[in-house]
Amino acid sequence: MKENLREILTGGQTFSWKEEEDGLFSAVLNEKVYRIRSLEDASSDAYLREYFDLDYDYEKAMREIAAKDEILRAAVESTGLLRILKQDHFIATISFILSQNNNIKRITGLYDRFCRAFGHEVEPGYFSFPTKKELGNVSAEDFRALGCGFRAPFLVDAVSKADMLDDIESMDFDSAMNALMTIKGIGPKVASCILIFSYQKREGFPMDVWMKKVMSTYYQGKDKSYFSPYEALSQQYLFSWIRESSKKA
DNA sequence: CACCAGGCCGTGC
DNA sequence: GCACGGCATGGT
Repeated sequence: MKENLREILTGGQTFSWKEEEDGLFSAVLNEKVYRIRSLEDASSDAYLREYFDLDYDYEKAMREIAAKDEILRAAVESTGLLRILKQDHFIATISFILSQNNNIKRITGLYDRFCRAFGHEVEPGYFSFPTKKELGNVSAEDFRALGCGFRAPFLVDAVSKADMLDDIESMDFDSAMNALMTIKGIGPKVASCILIFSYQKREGFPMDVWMKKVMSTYYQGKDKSYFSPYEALSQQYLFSWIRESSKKA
C-alpha cells in the first residue's frame, strides 16, 4: 500500500514540512532543502532514509493493528499507510513544547517564524530550524514577541538543558520520560511525543484532547497496554482517524 | 461573545 | 495523591 504522505508530513508528528503545491512537500532538514512527492524520492538520500525509518516494516505493523479490533480497522482503512518519523532531538523537543494547548496549523506557522527569526538561510527563502547555539542567547521576551505566548519561558529552559537530549537515547522508556519532564513545559503528553517522533520509542501513547475523546468513547477501561506492542503507531492511526472524522461531521 | 487547539504549572486540599 | 484555574494566541 502507498503511504499517506500528506498525513505523515502534515498530520502532527512534524511541523517542518509544507505542501508547496498539490502533493509536493518541502522542508529544510540536514542543512538542505528537500522536496519530495513520494517516499521513493527520499530513498536515495541517506538522511531521509533514516528520517522515514525505511528499514521498519510498517505494512506488517499496519496489518496487525487493523486486525486488533473494528475501530482500529476503520482507522487504518480510512488513513492508509502511516510511518513514524525519526526527527532531530532538539527540533522535536522545541516543536512539541510549542504544541501545548495549540493547534497544528498555528504550530506550523510558529515553527516557520522560528526558522526565519533565529535560524539560517540555506537557500533563498528557505531557512533551517535554529540550532541550540542560535537559540542560546534568545530571551523569553524575544520568544514572546514571536507569538509563543506563555510557552516563552519554557523554551528558554529547554534550550539551557538541551545538552541532555543525547543522553536520553540510551534510556529505557520511563527514565526517558522522567528526564524530559525535568524541562519546564514538558509533561507526559509532550514527552511521549518527543520520545516517539524523535527517539523511536514505540511504547509511547500521547494523550491529547483528541485521544482522550477516543479512549473515553471507544476504549472505556482500557489503557495503552491494550495496544502493545504497537502503542505509538496505533495511537497515530486513532489520532488521524478521529480528527478526520470530526472534520466531515 | 464564546469556545477550542497534539497541556502544563502552581496552588489548595 | 487529585481537582481546578490560569495561561498567549489565532481561528471558528
